[in-house]
Amino acid sequence: MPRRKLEDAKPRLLAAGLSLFSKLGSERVNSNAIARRAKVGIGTFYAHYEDKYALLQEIQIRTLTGLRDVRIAAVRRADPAPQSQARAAITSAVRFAARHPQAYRVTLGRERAGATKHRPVVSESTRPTAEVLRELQAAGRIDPELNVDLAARAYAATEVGTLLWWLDDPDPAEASELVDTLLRLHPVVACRVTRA
Amino acid sequence: MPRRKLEDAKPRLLAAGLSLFSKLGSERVNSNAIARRAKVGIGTFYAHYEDKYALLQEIQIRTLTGLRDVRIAAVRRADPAPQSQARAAITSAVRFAARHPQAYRVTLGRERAGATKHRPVVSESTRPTAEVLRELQAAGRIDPELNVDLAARAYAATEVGTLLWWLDDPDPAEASELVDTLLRLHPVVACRVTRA
Amino acid sequence: MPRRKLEDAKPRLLAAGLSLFSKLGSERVNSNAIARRAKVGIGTFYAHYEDKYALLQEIQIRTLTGLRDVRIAAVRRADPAPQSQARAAITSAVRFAARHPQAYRVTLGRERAGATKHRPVVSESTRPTAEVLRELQAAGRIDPELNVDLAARAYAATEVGTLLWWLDDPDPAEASELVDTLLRLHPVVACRVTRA
Amino acid sequence: MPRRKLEDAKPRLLAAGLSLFSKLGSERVNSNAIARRAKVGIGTFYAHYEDKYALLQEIQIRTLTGLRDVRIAAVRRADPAPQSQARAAITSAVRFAARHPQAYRVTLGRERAGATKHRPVVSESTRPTAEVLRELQAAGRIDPELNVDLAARAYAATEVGTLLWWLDDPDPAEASELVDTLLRLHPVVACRVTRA
DNA sequence: AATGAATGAGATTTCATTCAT
DNA sequence: TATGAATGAAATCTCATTCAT
Repeated sequence: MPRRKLEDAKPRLLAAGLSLFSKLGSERVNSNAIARRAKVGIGTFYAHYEDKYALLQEIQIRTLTGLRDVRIAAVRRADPAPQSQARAAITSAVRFAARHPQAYRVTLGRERAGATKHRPVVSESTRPTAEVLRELQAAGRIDPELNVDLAARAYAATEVGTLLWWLDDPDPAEASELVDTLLRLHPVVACRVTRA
Repeated sequence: MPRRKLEDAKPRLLAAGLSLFSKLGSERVNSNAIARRAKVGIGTFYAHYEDKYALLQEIQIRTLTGLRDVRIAAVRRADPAPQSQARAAITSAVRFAARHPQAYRVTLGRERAGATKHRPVVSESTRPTAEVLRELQAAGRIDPELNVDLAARAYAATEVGTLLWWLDDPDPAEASELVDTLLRLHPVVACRVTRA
Repeated sequence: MPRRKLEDAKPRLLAAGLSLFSKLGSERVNSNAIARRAKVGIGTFYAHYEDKYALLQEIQIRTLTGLRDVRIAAVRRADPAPQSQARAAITSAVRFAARHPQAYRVTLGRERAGATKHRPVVSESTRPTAEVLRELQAAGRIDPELNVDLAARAYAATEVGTLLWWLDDPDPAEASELVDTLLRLHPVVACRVTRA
Repeated sequence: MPRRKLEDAKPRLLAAGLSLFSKLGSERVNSNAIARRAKVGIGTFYAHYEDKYALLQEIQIRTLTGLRDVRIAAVRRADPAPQSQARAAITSAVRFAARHPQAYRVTLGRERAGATKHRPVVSESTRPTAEVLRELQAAGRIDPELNVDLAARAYAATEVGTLLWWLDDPDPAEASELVDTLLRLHPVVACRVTRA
């Protein structure tokens, strides 16, 4: 007996996939399980997504877009001083992770795997951070010896790795403390030139 | 047709597993492929390991042990000043990753390791770093407001994330530059108190 | 290449399993063979039964149910005299075995049924026979020294063992003769009190 | 390192096989397990037996021989009256089963299976019983209508089936009661002619 | 468009058997 | 003669995918 509810198959699949991917990892989840949890026929799954990696990809793209949007908005609202900008960006990331832990885990956690057909989606752009550092370096505000590309890249690892760990920590620190710590380890702060 | 060569099945399996896991990830590798590459019968694989995750686990345990050993040795040899200690630890990690890129990737990369049966092995102990920070903090050498546990944990993410990225970078930075950058972002350096 | 015929996978599997189990015994049969004989994909087998022992179990449950039903019906139709009741029960069992030799063999023969996962299904209830004997004993119609539970149990062995042997006998006796013999050995007849 | 003890490999294998076959059934036991439990190399197993069914066969032959021997001896010792003879035979069987429960189970239980290579060993000869019945029938001591072959065969099922059940009964009856019950159901007793 | 029974390629795992030592 | 690591055929079971309804 086909055709039951023609409504909201896609959102249901997205939610089911998010939940299962975050709990089990993409390789331990199968398309039947996603469809079952979405209360949708398997056929319907394949009508909407080529395979489970296509669904994963959509989750990741949506998440990265959302993450980028909130960061841009936060930075725009913030004081233009470099430290304030950094704090705003960090705060927005921490808040996003706290609000969407599953999406954050699925997108930035161990799901690069994605396999053969679909290439990984994550390429956490460290360009903007590097640019800011370069400008500050030119202005003599941070150590001229610093390799800004490397530092930007390293900071990205700090933020993502720390947030992923934080989301799974059974006894998690306060968000504000997390922001403080990340800010101290951000190159803008950690590598600033201190005058005598 | 049994017993063909009396050689060393276990090292061969370990090498084959390392190579395949690092190339494809644990879920994309199967026991047949490991046995085939090790030039060993599939039965031999199961005579040595309960399943592919047991092999992965052995690789990870060996790698973590090796990594810890070289770090301990390096730190022991180094000047006792905190920055020298940190530099020695970082140098040893960078060198280890450079020498054993596959093992480093397989052990510290995105291998959640076998889901149900075997629990993940990685628990990069951040305890030692936290202790050092605590002592320096007591001595007034680093910022009294710093949450040392959080900072130690965050630095671990920095180092691991950066090295994993470095190993896959098509145009990798010099190892020495990597050490410099990581040192600057290490809490011992980044959060030190600067006197007027 | 999925869904070829919309027919009746389950009955086909049941028939194939019955035939193969009865011919080879559960351990000499494998799921592929059952599926092949049922002209069904192996996946279809596992969509319907957890494993071959689950199929065996279903055959056994159906058979025992059928056997009990015909016995109850026969006894109900028969004269209420104990010997008539016994004869009716025996006749129904002999007729059932003759009509469904494979099912009888598979269910009551040496099928310990699947070792670990599924427990054997046979528990040929000897309760009813024991009850009848107890009543007759109370009425002084059968030997007061008889252990009725033991006798009921022993008779069950007689009937099942004899029928299993009969089904495989290359030169089988007449059914009527079988009924006569079993009746003579039934405790209701064999252990009745004979007055002087 | 080969060659450890050249002693008693065969008895050890026999004991190990008996124990495992009786616990698990021949199909759930494998040659490696037998060798392991016998504390003997697998190679040694194959030096003594072609496969596990050959070992099973030897156990069964030894058991049947032993069973026949004790029955013959008991019958020879007993009073020549038919009932005494029957009682002696039954008593010897009950005692044998009680003393060698594993051997009895393995030989007379659900192990006909034996499979392809080796044919089943059990063919519980009902000839002697039939002969005795025939003589008694000729002497007018038992019902002239009785089909003695069928009755002998049915009694064999009674005895074996009851003893197998008894060995596994969590709350087993007394041996003497078992003998009494079996005797009452033995054709010699159950089908004897009762004079007015 | 939605469904889910059916499919079979392929992964996992077992175990009887051999043979170099 | 005894050993047991090594072997691979064969069994079990999973799951992405199709397509008749």
